[in-house]
Amino acid sequence: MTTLKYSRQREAIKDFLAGRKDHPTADTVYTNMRGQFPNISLGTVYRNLALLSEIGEIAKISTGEGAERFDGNPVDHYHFVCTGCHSVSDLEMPEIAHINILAGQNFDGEIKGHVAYFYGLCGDCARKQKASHAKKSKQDTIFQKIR
Amino acid sequence: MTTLKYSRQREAIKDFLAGRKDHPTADTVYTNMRGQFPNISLGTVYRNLALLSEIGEIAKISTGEGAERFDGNPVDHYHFVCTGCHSVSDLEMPEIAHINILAGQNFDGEIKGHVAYFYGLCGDCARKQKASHAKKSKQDTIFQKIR
DNA sequence: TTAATAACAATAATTATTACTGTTTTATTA
DNA sequence: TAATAAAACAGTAATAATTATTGTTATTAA
Repeated sequence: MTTLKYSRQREAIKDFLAGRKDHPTADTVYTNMRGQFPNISLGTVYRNLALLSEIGEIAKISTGEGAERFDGNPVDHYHFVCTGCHSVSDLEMPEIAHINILAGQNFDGEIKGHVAYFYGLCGDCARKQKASHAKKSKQDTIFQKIR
Repeated sequence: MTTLKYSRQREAIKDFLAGRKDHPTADTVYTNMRGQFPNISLGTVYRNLALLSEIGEIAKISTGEGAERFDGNPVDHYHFVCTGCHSVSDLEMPEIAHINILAGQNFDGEIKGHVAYFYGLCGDCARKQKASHAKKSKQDTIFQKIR
């Protein structure tokens, strides 16, 4: 059993995340922290991100591609991952907690919750793809991918 | 544009995964493959796992804890991750594709799909916890966690 | 059967993350 | 307010997972 002591670095990391809408990686947090704390260590960033998410003051986001990301908003909500630019954004959508019940229907253990990531193209990437579609459609039929 | 050539190693990896109900990591696949191919390289395993999941013959599972896992069954379905023993198992549950619609309601881009991981305690871990609950409940009240 | 190249084994390199060590900060108490 | 204990730190080393490189072998098409 251990006690938590205040640290300026930890507070700064929490504040930094609270002020961001994207969902930065540990490395991005580190780079930005160096403005306020030129000597901050990457290990300090990792340690505090782990600690803050353990105590539920931030949330860890594992998209399955690239490094872990962190969200200053610890309240449960869903995320969208763009397969084009790899950005991660929040989704405003109704709770779908009922899917835990569905999941538990034919299951032996105890379902306590779920995480879900929606994927597709973000607004910007969707528009870019449409714009370039006309040009490329001919090429696509000639050089079709085999795999 | 590149063409796919047959390889015994790739077939063996695919067959191995098809015969498993758990969802092995690259390293587990590697260890098992060495029975058939004593000189197989870990790089070969990684390359073929990536290739097979790109062409949709297997599925990659990113639980967010530990290494990537692979599923010989590429048909969309949901997974359960036990927070006790970290095992990953399949869930038999109805499709919940409608949540893509919900997710797209207030969203600018195009939602193409989702992945979801349910978590909690598997049957074995749930029973173990119940069994040890009586003994530990007193201790828990004395040594309560602060963080 | 040869020629082109995908796939291989072996290994080096990279990326993301965690652990260690000696020093500094914070919080408690004399 | 000064002394003490321990959490947190910076700096750095180490680890785990994965990807890239290189020279060789296997597969496929001509």
